[in-house]
Amino acid sequence: MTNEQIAATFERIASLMEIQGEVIYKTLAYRRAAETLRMLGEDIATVRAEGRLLSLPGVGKAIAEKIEELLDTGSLAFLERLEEEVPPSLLELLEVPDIGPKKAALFWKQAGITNLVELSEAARAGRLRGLPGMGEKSEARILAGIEALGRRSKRLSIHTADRIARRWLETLRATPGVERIEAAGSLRRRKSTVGDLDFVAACHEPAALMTAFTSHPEVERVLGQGENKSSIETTGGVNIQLWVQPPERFGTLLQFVSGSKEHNVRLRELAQKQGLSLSERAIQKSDGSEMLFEEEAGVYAALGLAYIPPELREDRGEIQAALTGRLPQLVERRDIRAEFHCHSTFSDGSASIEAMARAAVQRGLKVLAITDHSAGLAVAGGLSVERLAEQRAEIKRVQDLLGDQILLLQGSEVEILSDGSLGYPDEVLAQLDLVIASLHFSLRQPREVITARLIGAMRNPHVDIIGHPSGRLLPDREGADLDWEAVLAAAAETQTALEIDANPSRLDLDEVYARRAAELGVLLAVDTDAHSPDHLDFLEYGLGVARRAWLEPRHILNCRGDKEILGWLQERKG
DNA sequence: GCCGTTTTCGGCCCGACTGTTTTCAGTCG
Repeated sequence: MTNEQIAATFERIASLMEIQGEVIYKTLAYRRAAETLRMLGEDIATVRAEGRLLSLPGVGKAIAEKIEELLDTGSLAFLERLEEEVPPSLLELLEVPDIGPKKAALFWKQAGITNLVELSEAARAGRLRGLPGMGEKSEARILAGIEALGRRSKRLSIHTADRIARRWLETLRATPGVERIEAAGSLRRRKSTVGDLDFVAACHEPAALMTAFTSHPEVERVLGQGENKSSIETTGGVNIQLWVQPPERFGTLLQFVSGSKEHNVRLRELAQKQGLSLSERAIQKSDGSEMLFEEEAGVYAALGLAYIPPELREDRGEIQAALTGRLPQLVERRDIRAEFHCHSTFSDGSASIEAMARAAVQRGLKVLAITDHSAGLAVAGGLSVERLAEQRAEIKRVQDLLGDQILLLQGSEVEILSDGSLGYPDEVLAQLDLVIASLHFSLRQPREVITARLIGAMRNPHVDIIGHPSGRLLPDREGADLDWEAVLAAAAETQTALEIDANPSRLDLDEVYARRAAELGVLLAVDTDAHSPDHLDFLEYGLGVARRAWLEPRHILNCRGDKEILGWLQERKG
């Protein structure tokens, strides 16, 4: 079983136990372990084989034994018993807003409802309103919630979420009394995909802002409206929540709504140990007096912590690091001096080499590699060897035009063909300044085959970077089923850089493997894979992944100067 | 079920909002 499968099993156990009415802390323990598995970056089977299970956060004796049983047998007697006691189809009910474990248990035990269809029928027939704690409004709310499931958008790409947020914030910012308003939540933490949007505002007249929010023309329905917090569903099926506090409490509010939930729980535990109580309104001392924070940084400082950038707030060790002064010096936009992956009209890009180069200069880049597709990818206009020569001439022309404003490299995004060979023969690759090797098709090959295909490319001495290593497409298409440990080990051994493709529909490597790669001494390249000048601005999303992976400039090839980069490439050519 | 610069046992974040309640439970983030 994979890490993800075991994590999903633990989530399932947690939810079933909750419905069963088990103490909440047991279920939390299973969820914590699931999160640990998802963020691991190495194969859980390896961790087990090396006897390190108990060293994982949130894994104790009971959960370690269950991991072992799952690895050994592929099943779990404990879960099978649980599923005999609690019908697993009840988990469907938890998808409905306003239905949690208590309601699910109520519907099951007192109305015999075990799945979503039965729930829907019961609500329509008015059979829910008689149950304890239920009334007509609750029944209607649940019916509306079931209908909303069909409308609900999938997780949004960060780019889409950004655009929606910007549009809304612009409107809301114009409301009288609004001093500050911005996006928080997972969008601010720069997660690769975003579920709901969360906005926070500093405002003296919250009522006016709340009205502006809930009466916005794009509102499909209002899910809740209070003094400090409202939430709506948009016509596009996206849920947005708006939180409001007066300006003097904006710091704690922004901190709280930025999350993650797990980070906040740790932070509040830390506050408690110091005799303080942290909430979205203030830090309260034991004598009842409040400390207010207009700025978020003050909250961390008051708890004795260095400022933790939002991208790190996932309860992955950042609070301990902040306590001991060991937070990473995260890579920033201004550290990036090179772009190694872009396309021009020579293949499937929409702009000329000159236009791309000028756009790169505008953005302050000092090195740009033009990496059009190679032969072997006909759909993307892959270049023949003859066209490659024409392209070299054009790159030289533009280089002469731009002089020392930028260093242009002739590269290629070379296809790794299904049999593992590359789109150009070695003598052609040898003439290029830089070679990215990428997978675009036959991604569903069995693990051993596709892993060998990728590692084979790394072993070619001309290949410098592996482009978008997994081939995933967000939000839906999963990447290749790679043996990541073998891939990362090969990258470390051959000193091949792995790309973090910044295109918001890729973001590949993901943050988990990017962090693991850096730990193993693998060099990362943050590239936009731009097919037009404005795509160069996707860089911010790639940096989001890099920062969430705790990367510093020293981990990233693009942070080096032109001479260093040329030196690195030269060295590789031997 | 996990965990320990107050603990190997006794803790485990905090508040807003809703709907059902006459003071609170459930859900959510």
